Amino acid sequence: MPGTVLNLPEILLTDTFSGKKVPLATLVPGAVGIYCCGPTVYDLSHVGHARAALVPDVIVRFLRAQGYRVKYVRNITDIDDKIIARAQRDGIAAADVAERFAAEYHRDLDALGMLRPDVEPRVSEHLPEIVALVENLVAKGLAYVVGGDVYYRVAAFHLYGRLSGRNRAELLDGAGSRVEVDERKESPLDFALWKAAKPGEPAWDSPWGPGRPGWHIECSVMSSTHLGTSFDIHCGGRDLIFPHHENEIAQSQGAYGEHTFARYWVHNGFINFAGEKMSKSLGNVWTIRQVLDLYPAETLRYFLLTVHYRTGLNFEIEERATGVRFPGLEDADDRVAYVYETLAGARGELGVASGSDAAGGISPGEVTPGVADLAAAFAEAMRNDFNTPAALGVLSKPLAEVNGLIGSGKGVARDVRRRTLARFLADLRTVSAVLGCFGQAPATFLATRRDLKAARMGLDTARVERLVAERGAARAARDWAAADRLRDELAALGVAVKDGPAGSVWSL
RNA sequence: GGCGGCAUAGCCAAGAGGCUAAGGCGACGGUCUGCAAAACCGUUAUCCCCGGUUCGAGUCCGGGUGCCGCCUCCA
Repeated sequence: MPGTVLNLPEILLTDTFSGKKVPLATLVPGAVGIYCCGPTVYDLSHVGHARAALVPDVIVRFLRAQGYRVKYVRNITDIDDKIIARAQRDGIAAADVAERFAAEYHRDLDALGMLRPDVEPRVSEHLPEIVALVENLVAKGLAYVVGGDVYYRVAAFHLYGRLSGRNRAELLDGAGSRVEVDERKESPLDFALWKAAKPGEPAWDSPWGPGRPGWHIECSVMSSTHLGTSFDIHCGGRDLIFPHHENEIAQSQGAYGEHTFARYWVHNGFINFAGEKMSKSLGNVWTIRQVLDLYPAETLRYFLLTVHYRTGLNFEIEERATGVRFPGLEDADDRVAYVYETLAGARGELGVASGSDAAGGISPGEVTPGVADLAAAFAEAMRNDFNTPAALGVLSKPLAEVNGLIGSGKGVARDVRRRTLARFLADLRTVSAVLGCFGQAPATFLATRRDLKAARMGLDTARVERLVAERGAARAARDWAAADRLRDELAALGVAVKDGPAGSVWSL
């Protein structure tokens, strides 16, 4: 809107390129373009992929909540050596492999409550643009043709290495020591823009003969096609800094000029198992699906948000005779349940129907201090480099206050109490819009959680119900000894019983 | 070998030089309870080591030590 004064609060983010935490100044005030390196679809996605998708997801959600107009682009790499290898192994077409695992990817991310990107381009839909960019680079002397292959001439791009903090001499030093060097390349640092097809491989026509794009060129093309040759934020895993993102910069800036391409680089840290990076070669990969068979999706989501996105996240595992256990997820699960219990309590107190929150009629006036600060403190934490662990910390005080009000509310005026609960419910909706947590009907989450937990524990729910009923009878007869014995029996099964005025309920 | 990152309480984890170092888990004490559980209240750290810059450093600089990542496909 021309002429409109935009008064958006300052947002800080850590930019890998400058290595600093800097204020976000977008190309177009009030608007943000984000590109995220998506998956190569040749297998089920693992927890690391979930994190890589979650980081931009939360950034996009938050920026929108702050009033930005966001265009979110995340690609799907559907042409790749690994896809071809899988297709050959399974004896099906590469395109079918890609199609299948792209669908699986969506299924997993949808389960985790991730927003679909506004545009989800695929390499296979951008061949003409890719060929054009490669031709452009060849014309500029930044690429050369060898047989049916085209390579980027790294020596011709003087800015090479800026993102990853390397220079060409250092790189040359290391190069070749670990990998065989293709003799036909002018330099070991040169990378493929276009690869000639071998017999039986999928191929597209090009001026250099049938072949397919190299890995890096696709992101240069898809980002500029959908966001322009300059855009705001580029996301991806830390491991992509070199060479993938370095090469993207070489391609894009080589073609469009030094001050083009991504203005901010946001890289997420890894997920580790027992202190080591999760990777297929180490055989310690957990797919999203494996985890979601054991824990609610929201629990995994919450767990991933308990650590700042740039930091490594330890995913501890305890292997037991009865099965695997993830202590970190266990804690997250309890915490999410605590939030939902509180939400349920606040709703019950206000007589809010389970379908609607109906907290619409919050009158202005006093609320308890923690709840009063909730929304502002949450936004402030998020503005500081999308600090989700700090933002989650902000919830503790209000949660405790609200539970206090639900418990007795002694000493708090009735109108303050109702207003506080209503405000809390309203603010939690804002929180859930940003984090993608705490947005379900409490009963739904709690039931899902209990079922999964019972399954994990191999619990016989019918037996539990029977014991609880027996104990209820004992309590009614004031036979405390029998009641306590039954409670111990339940406790041994991992079941906790709570006695309330309305009777006993059990939980895990 | 080169480059990058990290080191905060028993454990997990925030903290872009300055009020009493967030928060969670656990532990301990208390309120509530038939006793419990849940919930609530309270207690629980001087930031790996050495040196420097500064009126002032967990936060900046230099040097150690120890982890991790990247340099090959990789979120």
